[in-house]
Amino acid sequence: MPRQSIDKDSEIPLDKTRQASGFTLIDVAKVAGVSPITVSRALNRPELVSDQTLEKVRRAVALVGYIPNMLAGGLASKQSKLVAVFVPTIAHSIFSDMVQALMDQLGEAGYQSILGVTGYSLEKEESLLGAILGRRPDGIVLMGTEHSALTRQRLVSSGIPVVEAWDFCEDPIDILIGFSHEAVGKAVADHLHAKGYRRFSVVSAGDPRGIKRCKALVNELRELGIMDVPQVIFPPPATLKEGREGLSQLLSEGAKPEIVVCSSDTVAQGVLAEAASRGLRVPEDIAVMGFGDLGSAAQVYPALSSVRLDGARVGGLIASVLLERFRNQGAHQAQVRIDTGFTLIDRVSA
Amino acid sequence: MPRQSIDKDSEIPLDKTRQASGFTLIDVAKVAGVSPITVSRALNRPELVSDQTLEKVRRAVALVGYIPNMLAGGLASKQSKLVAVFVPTIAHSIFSDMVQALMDQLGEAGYQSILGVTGYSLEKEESLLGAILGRRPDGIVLMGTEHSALTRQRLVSSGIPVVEAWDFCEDPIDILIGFSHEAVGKAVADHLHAKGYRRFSVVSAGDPRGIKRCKALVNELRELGIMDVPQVIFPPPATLKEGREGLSQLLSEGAKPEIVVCSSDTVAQGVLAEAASRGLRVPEDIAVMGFGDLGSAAQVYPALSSVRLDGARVGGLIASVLLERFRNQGAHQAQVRIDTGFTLIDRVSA
DNA sequence: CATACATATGATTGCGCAATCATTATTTGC
DNA sequence: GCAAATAATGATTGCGCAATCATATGTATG
Repeated sequence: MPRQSIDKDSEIPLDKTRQASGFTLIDVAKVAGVSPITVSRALNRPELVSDQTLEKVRRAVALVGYIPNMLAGGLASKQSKLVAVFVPTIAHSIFSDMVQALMDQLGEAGYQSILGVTGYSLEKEESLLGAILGRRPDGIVLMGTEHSALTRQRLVSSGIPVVEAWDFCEDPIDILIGFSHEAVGKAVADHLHAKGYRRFSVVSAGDPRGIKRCKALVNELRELGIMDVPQVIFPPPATLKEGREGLSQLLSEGAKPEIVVCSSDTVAQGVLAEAASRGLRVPEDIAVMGFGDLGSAAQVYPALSSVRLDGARVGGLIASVLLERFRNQGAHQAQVRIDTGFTLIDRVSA
Repeated sequence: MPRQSIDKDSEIPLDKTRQASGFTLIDVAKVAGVSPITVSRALNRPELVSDQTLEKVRRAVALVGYIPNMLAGGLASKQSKLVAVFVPTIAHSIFSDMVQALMDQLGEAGYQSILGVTGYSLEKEESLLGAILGRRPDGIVLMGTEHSALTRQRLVSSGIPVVEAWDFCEDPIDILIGFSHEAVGKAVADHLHAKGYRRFSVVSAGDPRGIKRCKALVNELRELGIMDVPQVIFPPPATLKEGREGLSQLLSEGAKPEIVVCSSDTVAQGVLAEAASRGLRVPEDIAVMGFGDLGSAAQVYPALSSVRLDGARVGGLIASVLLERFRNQGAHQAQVRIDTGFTLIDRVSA
């Protein structure tokens, strides 16, 4: 049995008891005196609508305070305008610049980001992915190239554009935008060796990428004839505390490093703090090398030598590539692998 | 009973060419040999379904790799399971602990968060809100109590539960969970005065809450007979650089502070760095007071005195209150205003 | 043993929008 | 001046799911 026609009452109740979510395309259409689909077009593809109609619709939208329901729109169009971004952590993070730039650029194009914090755990990443796939994101951005088998399988079979960022490898799932951590380790070893350092130590987080850099550093030093490199590896996340304790542990174990290479600027700042507390001069008594070139690296005392990664640029690249994909949906998709590189930054600390 | 139904219906192509998003409730229902609505119930309200049926459905879901479409579910149920969270910044942020805890707890309850970064701009907040309201979030969390007129109006008329966090005021939009920045300013003044400090200076970000604390501090000092408090106020966001430059500026303008009160631990660390670079001893030559008690405060050298806010607790509270609201949708909603307080932390620097 | 009552499942409908195709004005070409 | 092309708008349908109501079993109660 058909219900009483709502349309009979062609008056749209414009009272304030109606909530923002209460108005639909149909309400706007009635106010504007056009069909619902014309309103839809006026909002989504204005170039197909005459200026006159556009103006009528605009006024009606403003009048009722219409806010399109993206759940309905997404269901109908199969485009959620949502990008899922997974990061290991958001606190004091080397990723913040990248995420910021990524979100900004996606936002300008009408896409919103949904953030998943994995805590450096592949299991967490997997469960977050399960939860987020239900939103049918148009794109997915992950940090690193290590994922659980199920994560990889789901990502591949989802058919959604996937970006693996902040690392480099030979068999990416889809799009790859990052840099080689092995190359960083090697370059740091060569650079510091060339500056004359011979007694190295390492304080590093035990995340996959930190370990890659550490191993590459140690390997390269071995090539250069340096066999003994004391290391402190701790479970992520990295904070100042790990840096302080790392240096303490190194010294208490009898290491006499000329230089401590750290897995991040944050760790390096901890090492600086511990050195200061022991009255050690930097770099005279002990030199320190960071990684990431956070904004703070140049501002701490003494200024921290580091490796610059330009997260903002990487984030912008990711956004560009994704948006490009979204634009040419059906078209043949070229393989994208971008090495974003890195730059050694010489300051005072090493 | 044998599970004949799975074999008898061969209309479902179970090949791997189907994408994860390709299967629907109906497909699962056919495989399980039940009606679609029973599958829906088995997934959303399992207590209403017999164990036997539950098992059939569970197996069918696993078999086809079904992932519910939350766009469709949200449209039908008018529940997006989405919470919008607006923060001024995500970099090196005093808010990270809170956001982390908030997202974690919401996530456990099946809610996801969509993050908006406002850059301390009310206009950005307003435009982000416009974009995000289209997703029909079930809840909205904002930092602070200052918003544009349009933002307030939209929030109120949306009928969505709104949390204003990290501040306190008399006329919140809806839920209020935070602490009084005036009280912090006053408490810091009293505390440091009691410790014997008399020549104060301030280095503060010019965000609304920083200014509140600064004004309250200066007012209280005046009560205590201290009339001259040199201040450096800079536009947010705060980084180490602002701290270093702040101290430089103070000193170059002829201020001779015994103590520098900072609007955040980050600023304070900048002041510490600048002091170190000038050979000033802390706290003997100059004392430093932070705010926020970031994890790093206790780890820098010298250890930083600060004001602890327990962001993780605040985030957890926000999540609890929101989830409670979501549970009793229709019911009468009591007014919620929680003062989360703060704790002065005495360390070495002041 | 009949009434009430709980438990388990199903049929129908509509959420708000965009895709698709159809239709009507308006212009262009020669 | 008339067919063909273009521009502008509309009608219908279905996206995938949950709310609502209806129905079919069983189980207690006096």
